[in-house]
Amino acid sequence: MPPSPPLECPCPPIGVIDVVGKKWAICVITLLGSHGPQRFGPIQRSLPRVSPATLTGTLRALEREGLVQRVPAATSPRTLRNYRLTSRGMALYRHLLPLASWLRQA
Amino acid sequence: MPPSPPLECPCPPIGVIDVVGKKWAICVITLLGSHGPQRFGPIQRSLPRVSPATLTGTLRALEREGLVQRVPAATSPRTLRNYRLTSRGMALYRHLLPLASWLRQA
DNA sequence: TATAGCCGCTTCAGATTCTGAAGTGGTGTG
DNA sequence: CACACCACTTCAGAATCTGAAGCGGCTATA
Repeated sequence: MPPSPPLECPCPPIGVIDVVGKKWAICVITLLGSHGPQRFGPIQRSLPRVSPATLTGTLRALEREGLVQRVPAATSPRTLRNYRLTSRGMALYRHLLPLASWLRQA
Repeated sequence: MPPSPPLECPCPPIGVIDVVGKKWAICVITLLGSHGPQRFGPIQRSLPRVSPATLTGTLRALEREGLVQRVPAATSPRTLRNYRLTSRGMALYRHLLPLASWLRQA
C-alpha cells in the first residue's frame, strides 16, 4: 500500500506565511491596525522583548510584501517616518482580528 | 518630554502566541480542522519542509496548550494514534479561518 | 517462532534566527 | 559647535530549525 498522499493544507506553508506566520509580524500588523501609523520607537516600546534587529527585519519584510509602508511623520518637525499599513496590510489586519481576539481571551 | 508610553498590543506578545504565532502551528491547526484527525506521517507529508523534530515539538506544544490531543486511531489495526483538535483547538481553528483564506488568495 | 517492514519518533551537526547590549550616523536644538 | 535624540546596525551568545540517520515498538507474513 502506498503512503497516503499529502493533504491540501489550507495555509500554503511557503510564501507570505513565512513573513506573516511569526509572532512579531502579527503583533506589528495588529498594532498598526488598531493604533494607526507609528514610528519605530513606540512600536519597539509596545512590544516587550523584541530586539531592534528583529523589529527592523520584520518591518522590512512586511514592506517587501507590500503590507506596510514608511511615510513622513507629518506631526513631527523632524524628518522622521511613520510605519503605516497599506490597503493590503489593512485587509490582512481585518483577517487577523478574530485571531487577535481569541489570543486576548485565551 | 518623556518617551510615549507603550501602546496596548491587541495581541499579547507573550503566552499562547509563542505557540500559535508560528507557521507550523498555524498549518497544523488548520490542517486538522479542515481534514479531521490525522496521524503523524500524513501530517508530515502534508507540510513540506517540516522536520520531524520540529513537528514533534509543535504537536507537543499544542498538546500542552490543550489545543490538540492524541487519541487511538480506531480505523487502524495498529496501536497508532491520531492527533485531533480539542474543543479549544476547534475554537482557535474557527478564528484562524479568515487568516487562512487571506493567505490562500494573497 | 523468525523476520522483515512500517511508523513514530529521537538524535545530531550544521545552518538560520533571535536577544540584548553596545555603537553609529544623521538630524534638529541651544 | 556641542549636544541630544532617534533609528537603526553590529556583534556575540543563545535558541531554534532542517534534513539525514537511526532506534524501538508493533504487525504481517513465512
